[in-house]
Amino acid sequence: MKNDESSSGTTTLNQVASAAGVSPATVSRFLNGTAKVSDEKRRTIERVIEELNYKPNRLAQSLKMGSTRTIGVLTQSLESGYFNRAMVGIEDAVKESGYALLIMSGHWHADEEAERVELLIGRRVDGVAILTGNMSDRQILDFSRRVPIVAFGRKVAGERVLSFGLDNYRGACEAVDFLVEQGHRRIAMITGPADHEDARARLAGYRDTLAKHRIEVDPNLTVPGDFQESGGLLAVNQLLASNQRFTAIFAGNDLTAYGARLALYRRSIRVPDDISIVGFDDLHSSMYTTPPLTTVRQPLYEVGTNIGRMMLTMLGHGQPGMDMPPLSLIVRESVRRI
Amino acid sequence: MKNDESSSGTTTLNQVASAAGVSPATVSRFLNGTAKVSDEKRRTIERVIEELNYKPNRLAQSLKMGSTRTIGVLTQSLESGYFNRAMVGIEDAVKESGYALLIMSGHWHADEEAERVELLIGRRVDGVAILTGNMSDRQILDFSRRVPIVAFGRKVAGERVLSFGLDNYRGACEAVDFLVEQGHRRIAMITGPADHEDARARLAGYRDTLAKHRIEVDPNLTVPGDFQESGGLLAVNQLLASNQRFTAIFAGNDLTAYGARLALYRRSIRVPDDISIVGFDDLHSSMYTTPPLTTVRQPLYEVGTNIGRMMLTMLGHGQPGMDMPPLSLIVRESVRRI
DNA sequence: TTGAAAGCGGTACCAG
DNA sequence: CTGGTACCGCTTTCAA
Repeated sequence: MKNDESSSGTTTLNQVASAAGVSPATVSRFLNGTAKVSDEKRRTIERVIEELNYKPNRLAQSLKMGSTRTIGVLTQSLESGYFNRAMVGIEDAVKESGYALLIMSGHWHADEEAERVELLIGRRVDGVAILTGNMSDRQILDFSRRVPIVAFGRKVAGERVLSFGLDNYRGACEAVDFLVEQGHRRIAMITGPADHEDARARLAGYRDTLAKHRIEVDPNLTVPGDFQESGGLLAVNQLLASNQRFTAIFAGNDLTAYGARLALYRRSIRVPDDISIVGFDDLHSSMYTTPPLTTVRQPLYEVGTNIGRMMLTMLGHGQPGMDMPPLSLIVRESVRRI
Repeated sequence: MKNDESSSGTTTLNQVASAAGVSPATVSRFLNGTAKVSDEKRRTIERVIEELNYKPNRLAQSLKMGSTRTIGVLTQSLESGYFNRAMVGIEDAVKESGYALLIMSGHWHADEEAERVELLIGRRVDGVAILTGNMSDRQILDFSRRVPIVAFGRKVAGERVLSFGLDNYRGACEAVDFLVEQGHRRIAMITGPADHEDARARLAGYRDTLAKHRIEVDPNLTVPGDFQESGGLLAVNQLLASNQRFTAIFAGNDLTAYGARLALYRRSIRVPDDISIVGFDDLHSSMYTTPPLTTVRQPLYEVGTNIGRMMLTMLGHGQPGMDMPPLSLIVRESVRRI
């Protein structure tokens, strides 16, 4: 017996068809507007669909059409204010077109990242968006032969890979320029991980800008951080312990700045009265720290929408072209003129 | 011609089968260990799979087996430190079993939430996890007839709905108890949205605890917030403008506390020297505010792992039973004894 | 305009 | 142990 009539929970298109006395093809055509359907049949079909509360099975559709209308996102952590802002952007950009996001985290570990991308491909996502991470460009290029990719925070070129980054170097220059303009000359920098592209660019911007202003780059004033609060805290402790003289800190990112700020607080060193701080990223919470943090804003939401748009373009929707606001210094209250 | 031999990008099981000179059934059996396969065939199959770099199509599998091994998550925002912590927990709990998460955001809007759950079901997730939100229990109950649900932060009961919440009332009591122990009697409270269950429980805890200590509940000391930083800021301004006398603030949640703290900073009111603050949630960043925030810790990660486990149980894996640490007060440095 | 039928890529039942 | 085959739910020729 054809089990079309069984009361098996979900209704299928075939059930609708037989209940309406038409062929499945007709129902499909009605649903997708693929071809004209006589008013009469259209009406009965509509009614039956209503009665049976029929909802198409996207799985079957995907299998047949070869597209899941899903884009995979490889992020580094599900709870990073940094990446999540971009994800919101991606989602906003693609949901109109009926795409959903399948998100997986790589936790900054190349192997895990590759594994996750593999899972994403296994689930037949139509494309994958990669938010930085540690995989090699080679690996990404390889993956791109299996699925279209847009990668943020790196530069890989290929037939089916699009990528772009932000000018971290310039952002750092602006930050340090500002500090110098405010009269600071002994400026410490807490770096990010040495193997992190953005971290290196920011460090370079710091050095070059000091040089530009003919300020000696004192190696003792550059201390390593890890882009986490704890690293910022430790770095400042180290700076203080080694008895360096400085009036400002350029933190590799906002989290680092938070940690640094706490370290100063612990020693009753006031910000910005005694020491000024500038961060990098402009996380939402930087608006509410005490004092509100002066920082370099990364337009992460727009990064997301651009990733989304580029992806849609590769997938054959929408037209190319991206529009990214530049990095910009957001002046709040953590820097004092001296 | 059967297009099994075509060079169409991805390899199928049928291609593997014919290349190995066996039936698709055998390849399938080998892949899933469904039945014994002779060593000889097993070896050729292995080799062919390797050569052709075959990866099973999860879509086809899902269609056939009626399970996508995907669990849908309805969160409120992709960039909420609160919900994301729980999502990490869910992911950790289910990924071992091969489940992935399909995440959608409802933005605290009942209609949007329902729409998202509808999308989730359309994509045939095996179950959906609902993180609070504004839908009615009735709606959730209705959905649960179509898909197993576990809901956090509400109490719905049903054949295929599991739900649980945390004891916000007790948490609030602990917080206020602590404040009173530290000598505070004029304690202001910044509430959350009035229609928010947790917000109401926290308010009740505040009132009852004051009463318990025979402290008058001054209505002027209760000001509305919105669980956002801006609400906390405004609330404190209002409190200050109306010239109330108070020595401590119990903030509806950590974000509110951040805003409150900034408002005080703006007026050079010191924390905790002049005014003490306690928050609720214990977001990660509360460890690094200045001063570090004393707050009621919600074990959100564990909430996530429990959601994950409950879901797996409903789906027929793992055994029931949850284990949730209670809410607990984390004493840091934002409260002063007076 | 409409229906019959062939798959999309797997899984599992039925024989052998 | 192995092969043949029906079928999961939907889309799309091909003919009528």
